[in-house]
Amino acid sequence: MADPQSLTPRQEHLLRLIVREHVETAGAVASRTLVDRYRLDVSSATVRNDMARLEDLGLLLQPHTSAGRVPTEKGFRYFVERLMEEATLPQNEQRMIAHQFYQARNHIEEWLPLASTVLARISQAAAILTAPRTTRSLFKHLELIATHGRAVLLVLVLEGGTLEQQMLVLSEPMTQGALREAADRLNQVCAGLDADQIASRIPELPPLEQNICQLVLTMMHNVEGDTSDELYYHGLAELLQAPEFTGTEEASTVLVRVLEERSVLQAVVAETLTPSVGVGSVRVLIGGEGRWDELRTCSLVLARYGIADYATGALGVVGPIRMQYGRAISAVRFVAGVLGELVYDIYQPDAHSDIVA
Amino acid sequence: MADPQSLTPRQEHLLRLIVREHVETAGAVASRTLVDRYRLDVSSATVRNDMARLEDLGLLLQPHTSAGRVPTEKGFRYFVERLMEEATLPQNEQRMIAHQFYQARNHIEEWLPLASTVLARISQAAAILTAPRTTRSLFKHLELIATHGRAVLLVLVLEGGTLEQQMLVLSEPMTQGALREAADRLNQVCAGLDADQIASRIPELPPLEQNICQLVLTMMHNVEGDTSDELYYHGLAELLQAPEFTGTEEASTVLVRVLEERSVLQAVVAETLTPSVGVGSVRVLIGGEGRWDELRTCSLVLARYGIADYATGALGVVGPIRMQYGRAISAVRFVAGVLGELVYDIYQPDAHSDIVA
DNA sequence: GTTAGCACTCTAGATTATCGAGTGCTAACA
DNA sequence: TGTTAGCACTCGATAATCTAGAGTGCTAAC
Repeated sequence: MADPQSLTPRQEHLLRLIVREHVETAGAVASRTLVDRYRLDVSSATVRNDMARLEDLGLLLQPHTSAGRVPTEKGFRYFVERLMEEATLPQNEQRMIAHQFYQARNHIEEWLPLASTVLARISQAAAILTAPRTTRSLFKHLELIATHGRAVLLVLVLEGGTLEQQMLVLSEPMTQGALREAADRLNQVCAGLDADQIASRIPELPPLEQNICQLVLTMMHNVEGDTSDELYYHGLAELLQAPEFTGTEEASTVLVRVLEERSVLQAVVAETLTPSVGVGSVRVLIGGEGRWDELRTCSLVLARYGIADYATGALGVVGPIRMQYGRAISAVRFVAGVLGELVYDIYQPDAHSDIVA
Repeated sequence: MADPQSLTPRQEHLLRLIVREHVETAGAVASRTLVDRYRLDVSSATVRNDMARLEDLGLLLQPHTSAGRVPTEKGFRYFVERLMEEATLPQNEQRMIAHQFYQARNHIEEWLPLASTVLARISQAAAILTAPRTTRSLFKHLELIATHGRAVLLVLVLEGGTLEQQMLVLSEPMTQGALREAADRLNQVCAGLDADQIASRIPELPPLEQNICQLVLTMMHNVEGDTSDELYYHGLAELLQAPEFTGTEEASTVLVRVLEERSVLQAVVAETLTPSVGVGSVRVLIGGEGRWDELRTCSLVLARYGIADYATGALGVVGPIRMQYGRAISAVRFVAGVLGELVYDIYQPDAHSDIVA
């Protein structure tokens, strides 16, 4: 990063304006344009001198001789870290969003779609989210529900409310009553234990319960291992409208691939989900930062949400490098906050919520 | 549709070849090319005469004077209905797919992703699927599971194994035991009933159960109403590689929008889900057929799967009009069959399946 | 340190020229 | 009547050329 001392206040201001202008127009910014548009009281020649300086520092670049300047990734980084005014969403927008989430508070399955819609709309980019996950899974409760014939639905509730379900097929039919007895035995033995502890108790159990327990163990391990399969995104169509993705076909293909195949995003998100990233802080990844080549053409704004050590997920937006970072960051922060509260309410329902229906 | 009598065998054969060639090359097909490539024992002039005839009938068209011919939608339709050799998948491919599904047979949540991967790969297009849905929902069983504090998970099992779940928050905490008693009462009252019947029994119930019942009713109605929110797709990235979507930016944008917004697909799929479309039959929709403008640039191959009147879903592929219909149809038919068997097994598990784990 | 003036560079877009693929037509032929 | 060789003609794609203007860097003056 460029030594901040080396930038005069005017240079910083120019960088700010160039970023703003570039974000708006998607094109290179000319010295003349800046002077005219922002009524600067210096001449374009002066601006050009400063621009040359900013280019020396690697904050700007010229696409070609005799074109205006475009911020580099380093320039964007500088902007995000030092120059950006931290916008918060307008009050009425906040209220509206909060209200939408309030209405969906008892419909867990709608949280992610709603959050994605909101994020995509506000940030004008694509939204990505993962469902909240517990970091360590403790057995809480298990239900066995006869669905049809020998098919039985196993519902596993983990401490913290994570829910897993799986179908199993018995070798011969059992009544719901018999299933309940088996479930009760398992619940008694396993309540509050983690996977390892349950494994050590398996020998004590009758054969049927042993089999089921084995299944439960794999489910618990899956929960701990996976942040992967739950990646959810929305807003690709809007994102592809951006000029940087309409020009070369390649850019858009890369983007679609990234969003569809998910592996790269999963890796980035997994990083965001490590405890070292505090819940509440927002992470900005600009142009892949040299580490994610596929993300070269885009930027991510990511945050964790939920309750640290209990249930956290990641959420964020994917946009062109030329993203409205201010909006994106405030959107991500706000939605992370709202979602976090919802998750919190499930853990610690407090007095103001009331019965559904 | 053109009167089949009006086509000579050679003209039909030429149409077949033109479709085949066009599907392969994505370009206009020249008379000369056909003669050379397929060693026809007529001259290119003769072929041109026939082509002119096929064009008169609306089966071919020239993108511009002095270009080769391209099949029209009508041409593709003719091809699909009369000329296409009904390919079945190679044995070993069938076995491989069946094996994959066999391994996933007890992991319901993997059925759709697996099916979509398989479909996309074989047909080299994007896959779309809906989860199996019951057409009429009968209450089977309900469980209330305390997850944390006053939060309770309601799991509703419908006749046929459809599963719905929802979180509800009580006004004050209840023990798992008390919840079970409430659930038992409801199970006794509601077992086997449909939504209307349950509604008529509500007055008999204590207040808490009334509230829960109300919730159950909306869930049942949702199940009946919705084929919508479960639309699942995969393979967009591959599809966008096709030359017809790389040329103009507009085509690809339309496609992405169709796949992302889903409303159009939902409408088409809903049509496929009406009982008039038999389970097992495959429907081919070419270029929107004039009714779906957004689908102008693509074709769909769709089928229902599952058990008629019990639980059926739709599945299919979306590709360019220039699609390998043979592959696509056989892939859709085969996967629909395999998925159907899985659904069937849940309903009527037979002797050969054994216990999981 | 700032600025006016100016020569210079490079791109985007328009214009034109050229090539060749592929057709339709005609006239001859079986 | 159906088939074929021959040929003129059309039209799109590609390349080559030109032009306008946007924007810079430099220099010299303030």
